[in-house]
Amino acid sequence: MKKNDFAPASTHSPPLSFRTVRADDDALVLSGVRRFRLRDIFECGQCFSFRKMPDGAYAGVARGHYLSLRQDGDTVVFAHTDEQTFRTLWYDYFDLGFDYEACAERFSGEPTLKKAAEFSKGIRILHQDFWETLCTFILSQNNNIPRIGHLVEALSRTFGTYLCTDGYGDRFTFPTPEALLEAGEPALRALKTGFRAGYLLDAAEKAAGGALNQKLFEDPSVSTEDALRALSRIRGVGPKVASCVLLFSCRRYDCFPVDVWMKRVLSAYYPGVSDGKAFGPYAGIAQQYLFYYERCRKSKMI
DNA sequence: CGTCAGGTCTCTA
DNA sequence: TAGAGACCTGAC
Repeated sequence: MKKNDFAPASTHSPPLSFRTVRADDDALVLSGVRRFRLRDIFECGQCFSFRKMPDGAYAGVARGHYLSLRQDGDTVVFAHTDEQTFRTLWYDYFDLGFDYEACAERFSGEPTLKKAAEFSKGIRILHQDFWETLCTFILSQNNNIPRIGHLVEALSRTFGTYLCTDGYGDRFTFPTPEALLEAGEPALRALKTGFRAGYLLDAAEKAAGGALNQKLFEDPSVSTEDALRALSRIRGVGPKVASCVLLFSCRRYDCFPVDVWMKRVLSAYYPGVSDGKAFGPYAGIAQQYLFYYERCRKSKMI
């Protein structure tokens, strides 16, 4: 039996909210996991590269690696991966070093947020690939959620690299900027990306030119304001898309994407509030709690 | 069948 | 500086 031998990758606060009870070459089992629920993580709208399988597991590709996960209560099985990859990739990807318990505590003083945080308590803000997240949220504009997933998958299947095959089908990595540039606009439109094709190509040009380095956008010495401004120079990237990219791929918890759902929440519960400043340095997490709560409520999942 | 979707761009006053 | 349309496409 192993116990808590993973050093936190960042400055986030220990103690870890899980312990490993078994690790072998193919799977790794975490038990005692707190504030971690696969459904909340993957259905809250931050990620489109993992899907629920017929058997209830979630499977997908992130940063070039395949993973399938299954959860039963506070036990989570990371399958088709190994301990080394868990340490270097998944621990960071799932933000396992961040204390969501303490974060939610900060929100407990306000009734609406407290209720939303309780409902959404399994959410973790993923540390996703910058380029893929950028493309995903460019595709999200004036579009519906099922279709965004289909477009991401079509792009991967057509211009990405084959990785493996599972019960769902063949799995591919998300295409590189160069691959999209080589494909060209007609080919992107053929996949039904519509008017967003030109936006993807503008982003691809800037990325291939080296202007969209993820590390730079994550650099704490770069202000969030500057990072947002830099992203907004990409055609088709406005405040909402830029905020999503920085929150979901750059660990900028202060970013507060305001979409139609959040506008509804703000006008109903926080009249006069139009941005995340009132919610503090973890406004982005508050946003996800409120967003997910509101969307589930509307679709009668609650 | 229309309507509209986790927005952004463009054009107008 | 603000407000209206347009925009690809297909879920619903």
